[in-house]
Amino acid sequence: MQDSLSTITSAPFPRTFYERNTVRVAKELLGKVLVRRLNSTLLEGIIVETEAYRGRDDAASHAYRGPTKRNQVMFGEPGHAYVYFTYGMHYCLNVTTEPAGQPGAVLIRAAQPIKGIAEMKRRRRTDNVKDLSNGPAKLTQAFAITSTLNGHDLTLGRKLYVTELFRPDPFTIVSGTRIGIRVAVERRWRFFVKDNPFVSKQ
DNA sequence: CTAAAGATGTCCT
DNA sequence: GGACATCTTTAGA
Repeated sequence: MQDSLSTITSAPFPRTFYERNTVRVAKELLGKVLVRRLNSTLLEGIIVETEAYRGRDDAASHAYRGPTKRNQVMFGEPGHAYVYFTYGMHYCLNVTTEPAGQPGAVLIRAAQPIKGIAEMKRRRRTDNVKDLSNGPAKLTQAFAITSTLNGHDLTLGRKLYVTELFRPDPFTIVSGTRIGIRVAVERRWRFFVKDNPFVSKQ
């Protein structure tokens, strides 16, 4: 049923969308469509929860102590996917922000599935739509995102990109503290759509 | 080289 | 609310 809510074919956001303050991009990504193109399937979801991670000024960020092999894409050109592996089993998806040379990324924490739901259910091994992508590692599992997409250019409209929602409903943005970090816990750089049931934690 | 933590999810109590 | 899976990265000796 939710598959009938389709988006029009729309262009991926240009690099200028990402080449801005990370916190601002984190807010503006809410309500936008995350698109994953597989060989025979199209997966789409409305982004409903994000977190901003910056650089030297953000002790919770992977980029805080400077570039490493893992985080190098955070220092590169904006508008690329930063996918990292954690806890020995999970992947998390970020989009890079800020001008090249200046680190920044937005963690995509949750999405509301709108297309390819059957495929997502298979990948997540559940029939509960609310459990498909309400968390960063659940989302990457549902959307078939692994480290092979690390560094992928999101402005090309190919395997992975973000685009406009055709007819968005109005929503309110709520900010809160970021989840799962132990430093810089006071910053309210987590953003989510108020009352949306696909957010990981209200 | 060694060790601990990790932008998490799942299952159990 | 807590244990645990599982392994890469990073920090520190």
